Amino acid sequence: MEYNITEDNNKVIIEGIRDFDPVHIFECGQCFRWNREEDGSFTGVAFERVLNVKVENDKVILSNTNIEEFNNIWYDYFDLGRDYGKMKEIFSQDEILKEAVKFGSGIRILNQEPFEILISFIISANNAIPRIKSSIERLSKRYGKHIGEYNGKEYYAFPTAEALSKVDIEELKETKIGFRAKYVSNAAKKVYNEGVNLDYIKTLDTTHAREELMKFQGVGPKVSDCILLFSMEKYEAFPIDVWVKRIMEYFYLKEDTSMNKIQKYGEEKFKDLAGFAQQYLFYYARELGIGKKKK
DNA sequence: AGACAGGTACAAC
DNA sequence: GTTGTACCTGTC
Repeated sequence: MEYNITEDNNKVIIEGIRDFDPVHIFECGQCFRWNREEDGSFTGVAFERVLNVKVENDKVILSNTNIEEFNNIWYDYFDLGRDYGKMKEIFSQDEILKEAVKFGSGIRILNQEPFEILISFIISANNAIPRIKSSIERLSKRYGKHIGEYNGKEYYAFPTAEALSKVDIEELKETKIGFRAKYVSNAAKKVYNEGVNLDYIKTLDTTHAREELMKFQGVGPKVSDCILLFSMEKYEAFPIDVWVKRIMEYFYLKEDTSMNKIQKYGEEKFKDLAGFAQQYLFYYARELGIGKKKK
């Protein structure tokens, strides 16, 4: 995609960008380390850097960075090479997706770091977003590298596999991850001590990569598909959480459809774009509470 | 008080 | 293969 990129005083300004809304991007459930500031911008940590993202009119302003970092990191991180408009046209042939796309029009799927996503989504199992976020912040503060101060706050990188592999399980539980502590510890040890290589798994096709990821304890069908989609560029992955299950049953299938059937249905219907469809549907369902049983 | 929240492991059929 | 249940923790 062609954008007009300019650098100015520790900022990178992107003009002419479409399909980019920080609220949609950072609150659609794919990431846990971005927080909204008082001015409506978002500040977050990725690749051992602190970044602030703000939209003004048709400009996206990335603060605390420069052109070199933009080219090396943020362009891919924000998936700026992809034409979301074209994809949204395809999705709009489906009446349900058309509404979901309208609702989450500025969603983009981030290209995040595999180890961070592996651990983060292990922690996400049967958990709630605010608690997942606070646990990950505690983990980063205790075991991650201090990467500096921005706007009066201190920031820490997500811990490495090496760092986490050396923490014992009881101590890990102080980050309030509960029964998932043993899975986190085990995953870190596999990556650091046992030579399990996430970058290699990323090179496999979706089916084989999923098989390898499911060998981690605490990684089942849903978590593995999140890792594939959010950190391994496997856009045919179709993670089914409670919200996706609800909206698929509500609009496309009938109640009490098994996970396997929903998975098959989604993959066959949306094919190589299943991951994007899932993300629009998830955000739409969760924000509107679609399919949630009323009390 | 008790259910519930971005599922998974494990056992039982 | 498919189904049922326990599970850390904090908030409603």
